[in-house]
Amino acid sequence: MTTAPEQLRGAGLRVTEPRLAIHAALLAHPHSTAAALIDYIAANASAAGISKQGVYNVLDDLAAAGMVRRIEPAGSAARFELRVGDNHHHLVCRICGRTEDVDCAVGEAPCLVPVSNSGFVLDEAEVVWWGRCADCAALTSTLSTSRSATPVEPIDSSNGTTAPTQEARV
Amino acid sequence: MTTAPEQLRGAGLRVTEPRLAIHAALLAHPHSTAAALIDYIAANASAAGISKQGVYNVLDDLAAAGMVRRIEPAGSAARFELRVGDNHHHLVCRICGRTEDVDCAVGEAPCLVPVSNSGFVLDEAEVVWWGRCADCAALTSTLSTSRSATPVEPIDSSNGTTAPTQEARV
DNA sequence: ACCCTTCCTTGACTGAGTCAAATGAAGGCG
DNA sequence: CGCCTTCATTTGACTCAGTCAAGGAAGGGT
Repeated sequence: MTTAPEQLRGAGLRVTEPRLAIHAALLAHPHSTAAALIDYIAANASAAGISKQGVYNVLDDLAAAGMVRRIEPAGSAARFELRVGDNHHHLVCRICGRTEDVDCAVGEAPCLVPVSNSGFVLDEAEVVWWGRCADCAALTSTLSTSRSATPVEPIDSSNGTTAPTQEARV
Repeated sequence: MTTAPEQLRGAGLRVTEPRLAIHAALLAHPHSTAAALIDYIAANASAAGISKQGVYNVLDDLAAAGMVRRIEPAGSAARFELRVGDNHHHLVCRICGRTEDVDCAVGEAPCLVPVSNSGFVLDEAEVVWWGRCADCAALTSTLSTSRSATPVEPIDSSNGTTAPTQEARV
């Protein structure tokens, strides 16, 4: 695993404090939104004072350099993560927005191939599973599945999943 | 196939001109954004004068009644379609936003099951294939795959796909 | 035909993200 | 070591999609 400064230089980008701070913040809090990153960095002195625009610029740069992956679940602001290039997928909680990784058994993109592609030249297959996380399911077990229960902004860090081999029909 | 007024009444909703107009607009232009629907309806006299808020309300109501499905591809405003309950998926063009349906061979949701679900209670598997539509691929065949080429707002009506049986690895 | 409930309109507002111009720092070159 | 060019960042205004809240209009059961 190469270090963040090495990765930056390798991509022809300068090594700056905002970039390192955002990289570190994403390491600590995968699946954070841009707003959550701004808050987190403001609270952790090192590079406090970085501007909103700065965060967006850095995220764009890191994404363009392939160091960061941007995911945009419906109904949520964009989220960012450092796991890149392994074509994994996500579980998203409809209620609190918690996002967790699910490994891709094959590891090549696109790992799902539609039979009819209508002339599209495909470059990625994105899979999102929607549901309720364990906590929200426990809280709402007897209530409706309504998409609009008081949502929380979780800077969550839970992450681990297994790497199963699996076969599924689409 | 039941008619729109029947479906509305069946869902306990009143049959109003805005609802019928939006239903008709979606029939003519699947995968339209709310903004596109507003423009289209304003141009087609029947229910011209419907307000922006009215369109959002109607779309929410129809979605709650299960008459309309809302899809929210990353980087685009929400889109709406009348195909509902068949758990089909989508191809989306990164360049112009064109969206097309891909049938689901199994027809039950969720049709993809992650082996590790981290305690999530799942209710939907969403699959989106990203790429370039035939037109955009032709225009940009020698250029970069940049996500930000002058985007067009297509009120497109292309729709047809086949219904294959398919097996894919996730 | 009446009246109650549901629906629609108006207009202000929020939140996420973008644009553009000016300032500031990184790091290659002499 | 220090300059200078180029790349980064800040600032602040702005856009776009969508929401909120309150008042007025219309559907449809009686």
